[in-house]
Amino acid sequence: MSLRYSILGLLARTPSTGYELTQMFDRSLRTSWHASHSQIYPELAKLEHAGLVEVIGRGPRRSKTYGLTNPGREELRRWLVEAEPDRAQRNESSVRLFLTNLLDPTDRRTAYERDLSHVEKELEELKGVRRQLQDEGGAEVFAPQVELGIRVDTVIRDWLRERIEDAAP
Amino acid sequence: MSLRYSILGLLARTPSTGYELTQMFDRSLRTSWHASHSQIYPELAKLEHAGLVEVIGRGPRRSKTYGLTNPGREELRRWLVEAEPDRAQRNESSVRLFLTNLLDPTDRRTAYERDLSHVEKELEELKGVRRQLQDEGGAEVFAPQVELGIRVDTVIRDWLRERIEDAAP
DNA sequence: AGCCGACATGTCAATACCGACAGTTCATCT
DNA sequence: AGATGAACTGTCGGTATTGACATGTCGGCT
Repeated sequence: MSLRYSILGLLARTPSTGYELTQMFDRSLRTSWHASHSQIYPELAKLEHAGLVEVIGRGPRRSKTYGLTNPGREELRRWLVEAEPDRAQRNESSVRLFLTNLLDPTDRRTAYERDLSHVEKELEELKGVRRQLQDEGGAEVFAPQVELGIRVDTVIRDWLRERIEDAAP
Repeated sequence: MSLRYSILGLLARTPSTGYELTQMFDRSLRTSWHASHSQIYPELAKLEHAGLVEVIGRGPRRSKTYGLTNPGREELRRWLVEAEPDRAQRNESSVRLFLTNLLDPTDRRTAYERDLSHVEKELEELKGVRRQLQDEGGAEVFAPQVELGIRVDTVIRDWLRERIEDAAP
């Protein structure tokens, strides 16, 4: 169900085309939920059929801009407030972090270092986003979420550094 | 592919039955990857067919204990070290955290408080696990992973508390 | 005019995943 | 002896997800 509500959530913020939604999934939502355009377009069609979204404009290249309908807005609210959250996770990186210390010390170090450089890169990107939000000065709704991402990544980065140091002679 | 390698990883630690694997997914791996028995049994059959695991013992109630074969061990190592990690996530809680501040202040507070009490509970559980590992005194392989879980949950807990305080008058 | 790359939308077959249904086996309690 | 419940393994239909294929549009560069 998360795909459906992620789309409703993004549209609640700004009406968008399928293409723009795909980009937002890649950028903002990539640490929460991944989806590609081959899922997004069919889901938009279903949502339109269900009356939760509607086409509110057409642009160049046949693009259609979707917006939330009132039932859509209510459905999103209902899900966020009333529905029982599903806490199940599916996170390959986390599986790797978990299993990596089954490896012998050399391989383990290689794996941790690869993860570390990835986290460091991601952390830089997030800090870039934060800086950008500060410069804009506007009341960006998702600023706290960016902050959370930074804190979580920092914790993971430090943990990885400890793992690597522990392995050192 | 993560299901497959999660199973190989758990079996690398201890030979287990499908039932035991199901429990381990619920306990140790629940913050990384979720899987239910209806996925695990068929996957074990596939892995056996592929020669990556084998039945190394039979117990009461028709139970079969699976262990890794050498090709299985190599395949796990290959995946952990050489395969390109897939960083995509699927985490409904995270989607909720992201979308919750689209709600009006009252609903938002309700949602954050529900999440907070869940995280606090989970944190207590993890600390219980850590205490248990310390008491055992043995060199438990996954102790650092438990520590990481505690740190990440702590960061999320504090962030939620800030959100709730910000909302207060 | 021709070409390229980003924009934009879609479909389809294969695989992954979920929840419900279903059955057997053993230990313990009454 | 019968009931109960936890241990244990499986299957199945429906939905979700992926990756590849397919098609066309528009702006800018040469």
